[in-house]
Amino acid sequence: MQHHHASEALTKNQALVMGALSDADGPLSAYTILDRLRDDGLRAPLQVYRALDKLVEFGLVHRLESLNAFVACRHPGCDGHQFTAFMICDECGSVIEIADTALARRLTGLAQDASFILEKSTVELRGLCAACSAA
Amino acid sequence: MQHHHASEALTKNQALVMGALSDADGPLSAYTILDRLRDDGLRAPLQVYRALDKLVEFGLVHRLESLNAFVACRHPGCDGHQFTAFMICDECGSVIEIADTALARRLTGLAQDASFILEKSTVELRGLCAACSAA
DNA sequence: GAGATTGTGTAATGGTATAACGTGTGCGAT
DNA sequence: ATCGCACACGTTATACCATTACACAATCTC
Repeated sequence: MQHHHASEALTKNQALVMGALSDADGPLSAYTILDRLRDDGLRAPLQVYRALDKLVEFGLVHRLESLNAFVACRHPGCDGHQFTAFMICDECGSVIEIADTALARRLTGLAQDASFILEKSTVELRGLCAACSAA
Repeated sequence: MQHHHASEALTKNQALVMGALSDADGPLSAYTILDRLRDDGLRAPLQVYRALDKLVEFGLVHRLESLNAFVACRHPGCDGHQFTAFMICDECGSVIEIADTALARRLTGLAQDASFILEKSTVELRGLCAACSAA
């Protein structure tokens, strides 16, 4: 790493993993990412997981808990990154990323009511996307 | 099974798993449940997973996606079971189960706006519970 | 330039979940 | 009554997800 605050400057492995996720049009598991990057020199799961940890920390990637998979953030740099919600189509696997202020307020409100210090929220809606439910 | 519609009548394995979860005061992983039920005759993960699938289907148990673990529902029989939210303390592991109408409305509203057919929602808030944040 | 920090590479392991068999039992329809 | 179906059960093997532990290199700090 050359810089202190230039978190945009990714290391080699981070850039590779970010590239794989950006190229994909849906979520990828860590092992799928690994498979796609074997030709680029990645050999072990840990190399992928370490890169993913950092990318999530940077706000460039989201982890989808209900899929054990990862997606590139659709609007990186956005605030409210920690309150992002997802709609995941069980039919086609597409993922829609949502940043909703009212939802975020309700979640923080619920936490406050319970004197709960909220660090991170996971909101994942499963069902059928518009395209698949029309078909 | 003796009855058709008596979904309250659990099979042997289902009752064992339900008992283990009820006895615990927090979430348990499937493998932890298995360990606790070895003396009762359970030998393989699949026996536990099959029982868990049914218990979740019956609305007696919730799966916590961000923990890969399961908890007994605190208010079984409640409606809105599919919109339950959870606050999970990263310090002590305690889980608070929340049924909030406003939250449920917001989630269904978001889904409708996107023409998304909502089947199930996962809402898990991570942070520090009141007791742990006070300490 | 010694020490702290961070990224990297590799091997081994641990934890989570399902596939693919086959068996047994209760129950309704013929 | 018995055949067929649906469903729970049992076992083995395997697939999939994630981390621990150790060693090395580059960089930043003082």
